[in-house]
Amino acid sequence: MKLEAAKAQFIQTWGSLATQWGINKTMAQIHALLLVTPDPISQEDLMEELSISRGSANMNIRELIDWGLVDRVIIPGERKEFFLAEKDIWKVFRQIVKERKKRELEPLLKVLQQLQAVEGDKKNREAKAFTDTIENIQKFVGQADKSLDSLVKADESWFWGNLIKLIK
Amino acid sequence: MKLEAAKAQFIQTWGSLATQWGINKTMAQIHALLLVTPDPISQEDLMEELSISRGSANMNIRELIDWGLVDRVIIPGERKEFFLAEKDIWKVFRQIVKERKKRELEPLLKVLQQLQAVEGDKKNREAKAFTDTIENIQKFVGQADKSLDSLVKADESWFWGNLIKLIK
DNA sequence: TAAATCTTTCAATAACTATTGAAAGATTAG
DNA sequence: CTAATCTTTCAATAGTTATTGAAAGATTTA
Repeated sequence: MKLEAAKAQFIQTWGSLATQWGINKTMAQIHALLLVTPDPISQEDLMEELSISRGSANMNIRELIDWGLVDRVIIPGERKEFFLAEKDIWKVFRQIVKERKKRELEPLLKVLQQLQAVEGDKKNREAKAFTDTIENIQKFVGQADKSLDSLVKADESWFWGNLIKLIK
Repeated sequence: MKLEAAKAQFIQTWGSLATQWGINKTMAQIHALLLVTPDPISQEDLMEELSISRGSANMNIRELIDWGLVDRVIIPGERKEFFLAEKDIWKVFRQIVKERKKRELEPLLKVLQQLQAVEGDKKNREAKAFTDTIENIQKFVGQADKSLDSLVKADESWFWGNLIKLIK
């Protein structure tokens, strides 16, 4: 397989994967291209290589920077900005976990806490089922939140090493 | 907070959470309602409670059954079908992990393997960066795949217990 | 300061995804 | 067998999300 074809397939695979996870396809494709390119790329070049518009490129690059997955890079002598992705997948993963945790898990925990305050007629079958399920979910999410917190701080080889021991 | 209001908020929260994860909102809302309801519910009642059409209800219930999160239940003496959700969140989580692993991780692994076969001019900076990143991702995904395999088989209290030890 | 170059915005539009509901298909009861 | 009840399908439609590109805004250079 030729390099260009392989790149194209990777970009397309990464994009459709992202779609299934509620992530903008173009954003993922820009990320994919940056992941497999050693040097910083300009917005102009990203637009060209992925056949996307100026607006879309700008917006999605910004989003990637927001997520902490891509950095702006200044190249001496160049007027325009260049972009470079973090290549270490463990770091990428940690960063995504960190962001999703902050954006989703923590707000969810707050809602679940509020929902515990439902007027509890303990004899009511309906009310009991509700509070039971919410409590169950709350414990689960709380536990996951704590665990992911540690994961975010963890070193890769250490993490996998121990995880393998744990689950074997 | 009244039970009905709490239910409504849970259903709405679950639905918008799902949207962020590339999951159909209505499907998640049906799931949410079934999660907090102790007894099986008919399609008619789901339609009523969530204000959704016959077609949508039918399709999304089927999808939930496909995912292994909801069961069809026959109630003696009743003509129509009823539906019941698995309430144990650990089981729900395991089932989702199992399905997504099968649907997404495994196909991704296959693609990554193919991409390793890129024509490798080792002196070419571009080619080197590509194969390095792909290899990196492949190792990561392979490791995750194995780990999730074990998670799917794991018992909840055992899993959390050990995980806590691991990450402390 | 003015011109050139680059970045950002945003309203219009396109692309995609989900929902509806009527009709056809099944199944059960009598 | 026929009617009644329940389930599934699917083309039309609505709703949502993403993209475009021209124009405005910034920044740098000379």
